[in-house]
Amino acid sequence: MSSKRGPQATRRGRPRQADVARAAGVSQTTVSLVLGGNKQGIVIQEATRERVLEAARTLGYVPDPAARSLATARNSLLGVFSFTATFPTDARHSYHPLLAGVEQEAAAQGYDLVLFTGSSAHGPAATTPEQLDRVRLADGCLFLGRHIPARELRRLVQDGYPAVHVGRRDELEGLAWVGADYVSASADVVRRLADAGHRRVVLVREDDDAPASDDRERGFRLGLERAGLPAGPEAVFRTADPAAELTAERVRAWRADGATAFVAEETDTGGAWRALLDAVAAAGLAAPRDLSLALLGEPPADLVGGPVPTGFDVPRTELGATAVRLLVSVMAGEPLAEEPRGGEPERGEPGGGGRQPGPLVACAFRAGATAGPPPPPPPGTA
Amino acid sequence: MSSKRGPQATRRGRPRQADVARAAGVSQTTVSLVLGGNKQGIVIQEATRERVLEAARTLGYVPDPAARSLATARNSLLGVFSFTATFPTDARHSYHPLLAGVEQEAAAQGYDLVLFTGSSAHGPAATTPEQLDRVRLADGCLFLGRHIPARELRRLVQDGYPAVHVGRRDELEGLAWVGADYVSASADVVRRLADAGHRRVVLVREDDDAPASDDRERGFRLGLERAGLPAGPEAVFRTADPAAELTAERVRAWRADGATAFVAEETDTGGAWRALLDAVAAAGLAAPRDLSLALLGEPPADLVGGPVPTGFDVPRTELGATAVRLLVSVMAGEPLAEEPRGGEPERGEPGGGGRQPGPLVACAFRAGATAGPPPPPPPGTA
DNA sequence: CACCGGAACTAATGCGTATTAGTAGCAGTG
DNA sequence: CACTGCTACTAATACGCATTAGTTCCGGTG
Repeated sequence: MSSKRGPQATRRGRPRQADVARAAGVSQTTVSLVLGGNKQGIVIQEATRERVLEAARTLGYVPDPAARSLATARNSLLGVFSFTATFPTDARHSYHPLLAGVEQEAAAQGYDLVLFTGSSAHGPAATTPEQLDRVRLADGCLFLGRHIPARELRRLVQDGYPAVHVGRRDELEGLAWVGADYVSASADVVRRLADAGHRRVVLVREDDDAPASDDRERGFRLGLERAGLPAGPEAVFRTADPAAELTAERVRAWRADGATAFVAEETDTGGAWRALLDAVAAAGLAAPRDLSLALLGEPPADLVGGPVPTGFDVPRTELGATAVRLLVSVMAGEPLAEEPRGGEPERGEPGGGGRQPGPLVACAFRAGATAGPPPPPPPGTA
Repeated sequence: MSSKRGPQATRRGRPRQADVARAAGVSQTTVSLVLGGNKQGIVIQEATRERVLEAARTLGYVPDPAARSLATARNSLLGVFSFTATFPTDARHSYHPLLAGVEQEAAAQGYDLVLFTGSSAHGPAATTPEQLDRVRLADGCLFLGRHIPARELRRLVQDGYPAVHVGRRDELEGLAWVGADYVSASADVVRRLADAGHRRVVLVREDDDAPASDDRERGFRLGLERAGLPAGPEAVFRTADPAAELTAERVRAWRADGATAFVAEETDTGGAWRALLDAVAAAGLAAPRDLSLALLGEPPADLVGGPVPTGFDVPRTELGATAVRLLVSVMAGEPLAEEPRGGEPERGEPGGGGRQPGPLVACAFRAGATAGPPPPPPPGTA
């Protein structure tokens, strides 16, 4: 039966170009030329071409992606490496919208996605160099997460490996990134509060030095300054444990002090916002009647049912798509070039407006239902 | 500086075994032996081994999956192929937990994930053979989706490619699958209703022939039979448009007829359950006071805020993990063997109990708050 | 009519790894 | 001391495809 099968029983029955060639009475090269792109523009007679196509169809030939990628030195794979699990089980925060954008754009550009699961295996914060290196399997890779293993990542980048971080990341020289424009969006929220008549606004943030948090505070302060509102240190309440330290008394004290609007940053857990809501409720107050509340981002999943917080939406899907586009361009251009980086970090002078069209994606204001004009001064106040 | 770089500028900086070999002063073969499995049991001196490992670490070597796959036909990648988009934004609540399970288990087994989208650039429902064939890049693949391109998938399976479908899928001979045990879970819900005293139970289902729907009805009927309750055709209300056809009158008629408990199947939209709730409310009735309601699955996302429906939870996360385990075992065993299939489809004789431990994952009963004992017969009844 | 040039292919080679045949080097045998 | 049997490696090759050098076969030139 199987007379001249290869030396091994490796042949699963999947035909290869050599088989097609034999059937069509041509060489393997010709088959490759006909079935492959033939970008070299080599001329093939129509009759021969037909014979090859016919043979391929008959045998059910399908190219081996591994062999193809070996030969072309690219495999049409984009990596996604998350420093936490990509699909967190608690679903508190989710990369889902982001991935939707990544996936869509990747597909549009002709890439498939590889999810590197290394970080989810041994719990968080256990990214070994080996795991990160596995990433090189893909033509390029996206990185996600609040905190990154800078040392390992640096090597990758220095080797010229195309990497793009999702979220601002200036500390790593040479790493390209895309980010949401939290600065402008936060400043915008403050502006609207000021426009509504609020004269004193307080920001509640967690004690975490993630760039995303810092950007929000910067935008917050920027908004205050622009509106001519007090932006001293007391304008920001920073605490490691909002649930415990953000009490009803605290809220009352702020109000007595003239504050009528409160802003919380968004974090993985939504802790600041949650604590703010609780404290306000505990103080027997309600928004937007007695005071205004705003959230610099989106509420955690479990609070979605409640009233829509005033604040802004993070365009996660668009962010994902943008990240892919940047990555693709990094892969195309000189990976080590200095130009196509993350763009100017807009340090000292944020400029708020549409200064840098580059990797900063705008966040849309969300009117919501927790903010309005400040209440008339309570009776007991001067 | 870069003196003896390869003949081409192809070398992007990704080191290969030859580079490691040079650095360690050994042959490429030795590197392969040390870094690869070395299943041949060839002896390598500890010192040499160390040198190779050290060199590999220093250079940041990582095996090329394409080359490896070409040489061995495996590369530690598991595919996940969705016949819709891999990350449908709206279906997020059903896919996310599943993917979480897949990710976790894949990581535990040492596999990374490749996400393949069937619908990519060419619009939905356009799964071309080429797209499906790309899957061969991974060692094995999980398939998701209500409807599958049977013809293309069959070829893959017949070629001996390790594939596992998530969700029951008997129609494709030879295709392994894992599914939730809707039959047992549904029967269990009915049993509990019967135990609570209900003598007449009605199932509301949509007009869709998905296996998941059929299984629920089978379980429902099985539960009725076991409890000795009437299981005639009138026990099931099947309609293409529950919202329109499931009216308050209908509910009243059923009650007048002695029915005290109503069960709805879970679907993508939750249409049946929603319609049931609406009709009951429109009839001026309330559960569990006037009647009992149960949902064979989980409520749609927008109803999560309301009262918890009595019913069962689909262990999606576990389902994902189980699917991965099955896939890994399929990959390990003879892919063409007849044994490690999806297990007996438990056709004709469902057996409800713990008959087949194989690929059927149990659903946990959820007490909820919409069911209880039947009310005392209303005054106007005989 | 020796030679050029283009058309239409084919032979040969490389991609990076795994694996299968070796092959030096050396301690023991008989 | 020629030979066996290890040990510890290395050379060579296969995998399936893309690509780069040919090669063959003409129909024209000068």
